[in-house]
Amino acid sequence: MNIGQASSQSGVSAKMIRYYESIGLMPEAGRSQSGYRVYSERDVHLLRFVRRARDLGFALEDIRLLLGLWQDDARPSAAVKDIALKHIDALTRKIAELQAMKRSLQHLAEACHGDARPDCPILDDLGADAAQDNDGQEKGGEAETSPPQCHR
Amino acid sequence: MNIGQASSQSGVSAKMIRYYESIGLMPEAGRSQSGYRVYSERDVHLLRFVRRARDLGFALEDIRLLLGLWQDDARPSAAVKDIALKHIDALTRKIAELQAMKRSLQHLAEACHGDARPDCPILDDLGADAAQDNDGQEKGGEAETSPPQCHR
DNA sequence: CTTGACCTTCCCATGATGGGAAGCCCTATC
DNA sequence: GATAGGGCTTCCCATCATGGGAAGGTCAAG
Repeated sequence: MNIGQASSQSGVSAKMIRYYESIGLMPEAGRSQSGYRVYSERDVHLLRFVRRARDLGFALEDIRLLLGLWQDDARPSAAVKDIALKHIDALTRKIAELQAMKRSLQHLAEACHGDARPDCPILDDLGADAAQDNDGQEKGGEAETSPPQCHR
Repeated sequence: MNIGQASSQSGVSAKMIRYYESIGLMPEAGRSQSGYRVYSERDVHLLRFVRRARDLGFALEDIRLLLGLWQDDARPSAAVKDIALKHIDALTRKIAELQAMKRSLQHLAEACHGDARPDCPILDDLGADAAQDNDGQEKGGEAETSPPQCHR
């Protein structure tokens, strides 16, 4: 089958299929006489594997490893689990980071009346002097914008 | 002061300060006779504003708007709040997406014994045929990898 | 034989950031 | 005054995964 078929059957865009081939994530596809890439069911299976791993947020380099393990009948499942746990860890950290942003922003947004008047706690916070006196303002609480990091 | 001072006082790298200038987010800095960029306290204040907004996850284009509003004494606070709420929404969606990944992955990882044996539910799931019979496997439950999206 | 859908390669863009090279400038020390 | 080292300048490249689009070849149906 051609790349278009492989794409619609795997859910991976043709553009990405070519890209995966170019970086060696996928084996080089066979070619028809006219130069068209030719794919087998097996290739589609591979592409679906990649697609799902991407859906789980794995980086392509991780997927490269996972593909290797997948095709290695003697792999220790510990190797796979290790990659998965590391990724879970990264996801956990990222989620916490975004939640911290969201929390801070929600506090600010709640304090902003959001009407035609110009005074706005959101801008006040962003523009606060934040000089040396990180003490006189235990009003809002929580994590204003960047509390513990003094100057990275 | 020079860019190095402005950088350490604002927490924005010199590289980024130049970049912000190049995309018009920051006004063009004045220059010394020798061509060095020269910054005032006011510039540092601006940079800190940008830094904080970045810490809250705002995109530079949002920050451009926020800066405009910040410097407009007649802004309606609703305009600011609108930007903030939209961003909170985006954060919410992103968090949900990552949490879904994490949940799926955790199910799989829990089922994987992670030892020297080769059988691994994680790889099994990634490599599952997922053909037409999305029905015979109500074992894991939840959202395996990509349940509702058939083929985007 | 033409048309339209499909394929090819190649280049460019995204968003925010860092790395590094080549070269100029400034200051402190010898 | 010369030299060293640290700071500054611009310019180019890389990241990560993806999409857009141009220019041109191919194939199948009419």
